[in-house]
Amino acid sequence: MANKKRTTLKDIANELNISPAAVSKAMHNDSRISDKTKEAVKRVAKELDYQPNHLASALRKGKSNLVGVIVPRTNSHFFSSVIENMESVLNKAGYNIIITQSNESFKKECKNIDTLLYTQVDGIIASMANETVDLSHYEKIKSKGIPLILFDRGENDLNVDYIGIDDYESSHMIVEHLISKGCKRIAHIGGFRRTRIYNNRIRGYVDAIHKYNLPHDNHLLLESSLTLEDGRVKMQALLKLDNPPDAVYVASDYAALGALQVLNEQNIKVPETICLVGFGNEPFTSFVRPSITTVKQHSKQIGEIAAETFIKRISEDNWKPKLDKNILKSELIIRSSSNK
Amino acid sequence: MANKKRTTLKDIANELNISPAAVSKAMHNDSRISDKTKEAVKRVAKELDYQPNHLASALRKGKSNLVGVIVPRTNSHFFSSVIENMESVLNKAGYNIIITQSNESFKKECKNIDTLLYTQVDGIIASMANETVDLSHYEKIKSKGIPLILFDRGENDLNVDYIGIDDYESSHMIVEHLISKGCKRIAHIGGFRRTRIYNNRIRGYVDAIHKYNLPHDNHLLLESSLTLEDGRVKMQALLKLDNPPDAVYVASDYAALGALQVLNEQNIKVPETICLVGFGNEPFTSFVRPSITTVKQHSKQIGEIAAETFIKRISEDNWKPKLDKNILKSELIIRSSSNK
DNA sequence: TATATTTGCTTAATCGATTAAGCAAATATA
DNA sequence: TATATTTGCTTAATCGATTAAGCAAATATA
Repeated sequence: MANKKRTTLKDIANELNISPAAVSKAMHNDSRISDKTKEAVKRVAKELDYQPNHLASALRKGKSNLVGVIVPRTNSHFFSSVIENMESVLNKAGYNIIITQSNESFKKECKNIDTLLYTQVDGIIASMANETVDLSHYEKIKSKGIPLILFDRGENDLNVDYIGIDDYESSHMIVEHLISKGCKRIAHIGGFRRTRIYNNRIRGYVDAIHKYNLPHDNHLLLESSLTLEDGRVKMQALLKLDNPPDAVYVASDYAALGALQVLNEQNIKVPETICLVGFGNEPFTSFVRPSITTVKQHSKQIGEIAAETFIKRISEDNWKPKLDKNILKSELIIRSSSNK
Repeated sequence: MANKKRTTLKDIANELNISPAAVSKAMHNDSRISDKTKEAVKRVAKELDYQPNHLASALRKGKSNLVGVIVPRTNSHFFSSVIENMESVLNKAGYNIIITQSNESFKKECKNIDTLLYTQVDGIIASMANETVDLSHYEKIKSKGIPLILFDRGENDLNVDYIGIDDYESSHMIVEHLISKGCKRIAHIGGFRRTRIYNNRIRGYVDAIHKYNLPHDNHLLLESSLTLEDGRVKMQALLKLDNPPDAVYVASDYAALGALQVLNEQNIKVPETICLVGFGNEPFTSFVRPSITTVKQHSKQIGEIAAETFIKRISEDNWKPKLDKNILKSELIIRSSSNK
């Protein structure tokens, strides 16, 4: 089966003996085209199975109606849910999305940005890879003059719209919860400080520890890549301390799961001996044994607000320097792993 | 910051007092352009931060170098891994991918196909939604004359290239494994028969049961949406039977997890009282207690072969009626839930 | 030295859809 | 009835990149 020649506006125009311009206007319900012509055009368009050529109209209009999305990975419930809700809002406004994943790699992230810009997206909504420190690729998006919106993994220095939860406050909430359960030596397996959200979680943890006059022991604060595997490694390190913690707050559910595996393997009672708290409310936190206390990040709102912010920016005639920083309140989901 | 005017070939041409055609050729290293001009063009292109306009070149060349991907959902390890490996192969061949998810909805899947065709992708690689029965949207892709490749969730009727595992044989393998563990009443929580892979798994299960002269009890074979929640419901139904099974083979890991939850809640020993087997090797199967025996689907190969098949099809001058049906052998991962 | 070939470009058309400008016919208003 | 306005189209240019065709100058070959 050879490639069928696709139907163009010109084909419809020839069929009806009118100009392609009239056909274009009829398809868009221009008020200067008669109802009779509109009907005829739409009838013939259907007959010939006309599909508009997006490339041509995007090129002419200078607008692709595509929004690029970059996430560290799609196989996390949080990102998948953000995308789903974002897409729903954008679809209603006539935009389609292109999803790309960086796999937490800086190089891949740069490549994704290039691909999206090359595809002429009208804007980019992104969450940064763990590895990303150099921001020049993001500056490139800004210099193109198209909206850039960051969520969850953002960067203050970039000066763009941002949607995320209050990580500093979330850490406070967790530490207070653990104190209320009688914990006295609270450890934190955090992410790398260079990533803003992890830095905020670490700051929140440290400040809360001080606020409630708990021992501030440097051995209790570890920086991690937050993979399941590294969660195991860091938990093992904590257990080897002369004076191990009675509670561990892990900055990601995956690493918390690794920590839980180690605790289970070593027959350490959770929560009786050590309380465990994760972050992100990944589905598995509710079905492992014991179920893991964690923080819900409101992925629905984050996705929706990100989409709405994009729409707002794209509709503005002149780029306003005022930015939105949407900091949502998170929610602590208390489960067995800290409920003693 | 107003939208900066983007640099075009014409800008470079004006700068060097040559024609845009010469610039275009220089950028593509045409042999009929002198090295001196090529160097000058590339220098100026860099100076002016030239980025080719994909829309224009794609429109002119009638080729977008984009491949559309449709998956039921991205937040499953299987699909995410298939995409990752597919992308890696396609990137090397100069293609970029656009990921869309149907969320198992037929309507959303149709919309995704429209979006991808509208974006002028050069081909589509898809795995069908559970809901999909009507195939007219897929026929639409075929009628455009662009390659369509299905993986995992395919359809014989469509007559397109397909990559997946041998589901029929996998069921045999599972039943044989359970028999070797001494199981005598093996139940199957399967997917809907209308989906080919689930139909094959059911057929494999039924044939294996007959082959080994096990009791063929209609109550032991259930059709399910295979969500975690429905896995719970179906497991509860099986436990209410007068003569409950001593092994349950579930056609998806998520539903198997729901089944496991019910078994744990009712203090039924797994594997001692009832053996459990899932399908798909989702990461959580290894870290729940007990860990779940499951089937590995070789997502890496599926992704790579799908990409290579696309490249093969797109490079063919004339569309050949001969199709590739790649049926890979699956692998049984034996874990605690069936290892008595 | 005369002709053929190669080199290095330019010109002009094209991919489809859109839109500013404009024109004739139909209709409305004075 | 004479002029103004509206209606319903057409014409032609445009968005950038690409490419077939072609031409003049440079170089190779007889």
